[in-house]
This record gives sequence, structure tokens and C-alpha cells, in this order.
Amino acid sequence: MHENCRLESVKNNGNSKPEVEEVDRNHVLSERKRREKINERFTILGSLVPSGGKVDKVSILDHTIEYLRELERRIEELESHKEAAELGSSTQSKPLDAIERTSDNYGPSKNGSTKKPSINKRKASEMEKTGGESTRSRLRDSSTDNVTITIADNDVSIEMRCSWRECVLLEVMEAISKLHLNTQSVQSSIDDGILSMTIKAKCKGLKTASASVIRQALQRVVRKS
Amino acid sequence: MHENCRLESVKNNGNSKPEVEEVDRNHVLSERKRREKINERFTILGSLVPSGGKVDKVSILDHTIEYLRELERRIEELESHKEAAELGSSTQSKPLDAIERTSDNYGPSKNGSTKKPSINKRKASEMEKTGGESTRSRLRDSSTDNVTITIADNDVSIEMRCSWRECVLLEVMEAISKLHLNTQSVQSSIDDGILSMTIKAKCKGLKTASASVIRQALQRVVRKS
DNA sequence: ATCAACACGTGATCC
DNA sequence: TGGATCACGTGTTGA
Repeated sequence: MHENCRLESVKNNGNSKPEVEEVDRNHVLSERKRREKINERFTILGSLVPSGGKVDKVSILDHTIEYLRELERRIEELESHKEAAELGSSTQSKPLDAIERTSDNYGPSKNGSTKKPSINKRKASEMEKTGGESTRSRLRDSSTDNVTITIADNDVSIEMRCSWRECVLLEVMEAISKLHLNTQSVQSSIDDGILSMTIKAKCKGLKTASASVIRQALQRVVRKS
Repeated sequence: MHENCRLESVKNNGNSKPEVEEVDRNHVLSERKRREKINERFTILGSLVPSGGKVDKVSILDHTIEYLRELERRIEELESHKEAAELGSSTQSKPLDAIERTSDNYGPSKNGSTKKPSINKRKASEMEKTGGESTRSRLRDSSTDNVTITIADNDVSIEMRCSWRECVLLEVMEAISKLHLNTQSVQSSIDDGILSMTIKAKCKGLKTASASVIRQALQRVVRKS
């Protein structure tokens, strides 16, 4: 890739053959389409991930990465618990175990391996260094305490507090609505800049909404702006 | 969005001020940096999600989205199991006690266990803005519509009742927000299909919407679908 | 006025 | 030859 031989492009006289014109019309067009496609995904991702208010691309990617790792961590943890529980009364749960091979593929990922047949692959996060105290296992931010979710049957009770911000209540309710919950009652008040609310809702459809998902969604709204 | 009439390209000779050169050198440089930052995240993401061999940006984003949803689904499921296990201390008799549960295959969407994930393939449209929810409710029970507005200084008190409809509360609050009112407190409940609410708000700006304007806006929300 | 983030059009490269 | 993807430099816009 040597560069720098480029001067002003030839914008010139429409005299030359229209072929060129046509072809790069298409070019510019498809590129535009590609861009908007990418941006669409970015928007989706940003709405899917606890990106605290930040919407720029790098932040979205960063938060996505972090969130992904956290989710995997939690899954691993939950599964180990589940296994421990399943394995009968074996009193001890295994402390920690690398369940799977940690294949690190990084960088120029040009593996010609796994073809397209069913995606049966799962990636591990990066290696956990041996030794070294890298466990920030409890990655809970302090705002966790602000949201309390109680679920009984189809009834969901949400109790939360957060510092007030304009439209925050509206956004909370939008979030709830998007979770397929029908709001049944609301009580909210502002005290000393702190918004407190209690919301009761019912599951709209058969879709299981919940628990942590709700909490995360709400925290996403609350968490910074 | 018309634009033109801007042809300000003074191609200055390097004579006058080097600052120009400097400044957009910086520009191109930082942009380059931004790009490589983004690409770095893309690489990481691509190594973190089960991307079936595809490494192009759109695919990475797509797979990330899909994977993220799957992880959340999975967590949800595991947590519900965990809750069930915790609460029900009764013997969880597993029909089979095959211990060979070592390997994990969380494959993509191949679980047939007690759950029917309604898979939505691709095609996630955007969200944003208000409005879009099309809920067909053709009932216009105007007899129950009742809106009372009280304005004192900057304080607006809204008391209204209407027949309940999905998202109606949300839309009411959106309408209020659009009227430049800051919602201070909300009380709402549903009784026998009738939604009653009391909302107190403060005028955001200096412009105070008149009571009739507010009332009309709210009534429009109530009887529109 | 500096900085950061973005979208755009364009040339290059790879099936 | 053509469609798709990328990196690049640039113009623009908000803080």
C-alpha cells in the first residue's frame, strides 16, 4: 500500500463514457447502504447493552465486550451452582474449573476451520491468568440496590430509586413497556432530587419476561444519562 | 435540509499560516486513531462471539446481537431454575442420574427443554421516538373520559380517568412531557378496566401551557389508538 | 476556537 | 466485470 499519488479526482467533463458514471453511482449507493446497515446494528446493540448513556460507537463496542464477558461469567457461575445442586448432596462445589478449552484466537483470525454448518461453537473469554488477583467478581455497581424486582406469577412489582433527571420516569415506563409488561399501577414522587417509584405490572404475553432482565433494563435507563 | 452555496475551499499556500496545515493534520490523525480503535474492538468482539467464520463488520455485529440475546435467555432460564430449586426444597427427582454431564453444549437454539423460545430471526427494527405501537383498540368509551386540570403558579395538577388501554399511561406521560411539563409525582391505578391517575407536574420553561391545551392533548391521547 | 464523533464519497482489494 | 467490504481523508457539527 503505497500511497500518495492522488490528486484531485477527475471531476471533469461528462464527455467520457457514462459507464464510469453508472458504475460508481452504484458504488456510492451500496456503500451508503452498508453504512446504514452497520449503524442499524449499532443502534440495536446500544439498546441491548447497559451502555450508560453513551452512544458513540467505541463506547457501545466497549460496553458490549464488557457485558458479554460478564454474562458469560454469570452463566458459568450459575451453571456450576446448578451442577452442584444437581449432583445431589455432594457438599462441596468445585471451586473453580475451566470447563472448556480456552482457545485463544485473536488477531488475524484466519482460521479456515469451522464451516458454516450449525454454529456449535462457543467462545471463551480471554485467558484467566493463573495466579494474580484479577477477580473483580462482584462487578455490581452501587445502583443495584436501587432496583428491587419481585415477581409472583404474572405480577411484577418494581421498586426503585434514582436521582431525578428529566424524563427519567418516562423512560422507565417505556422500558417497562418494551419488556412486555402491562403497567397496572404507578406511584412516584420526588424527594430531594431523588425519584422514588413503585410500579406494579402484569406480564403481557406468554413471554417470560424476567427478573434480572428487568433489573438490567431499568438500570440501563437510570444509570447515567 | 438544503445545502449548497458553500464552496469555501481556500487552498492556501503554505505561506501564510502553518496552523491550518497543523490543524487538519491533527484531524486526519485522530480520525485514524479513532478508526483503529473501533477496529480493535471489532476484532475483540469477533473473537468473543461465535462468529461462524465471518469476520466482516456487519456479521460480527449480527452475531454479537444474537449471541447476546441467547446469553440473556440462558441466564434467565438458569436463574429461574435456581430460584425454583431454592424455594422448593422438595426432592428434585431427576429421572436419570446420569452423571455424565460434563461437557456443555449450549448450542444455539437447540434446547427443547420446557421452554419454547419464540425465536425471532433477524429483522429487528429500530426503536425510538414515540408513537409506533399500533394497538388496536376500537373502544371509545367517552363517557368515562374525565380530565381535570388545575393550575397554580407553576404547578399543574392533572386528574383523569379513562378506560384502560395498553400503553395509554405511557402515552399520557409522553404527552405531558411534550407539553414542557416536568412530572413530579404520579399515582395511577386500574380498577375494573378504568385507569385513574393523578399527576402533578411543574412547568419546565417559562411558557405555561393553558389548561385547555393540556386537556385537549390528553383527551386526544385517550381516545386515539 | 479546540476537540471528538460522525457521515460521506472514493480508490483499492478480493472473490 | 461486478458486487461487496474495507480504509482513507475530508467536511460538518456539537460541546
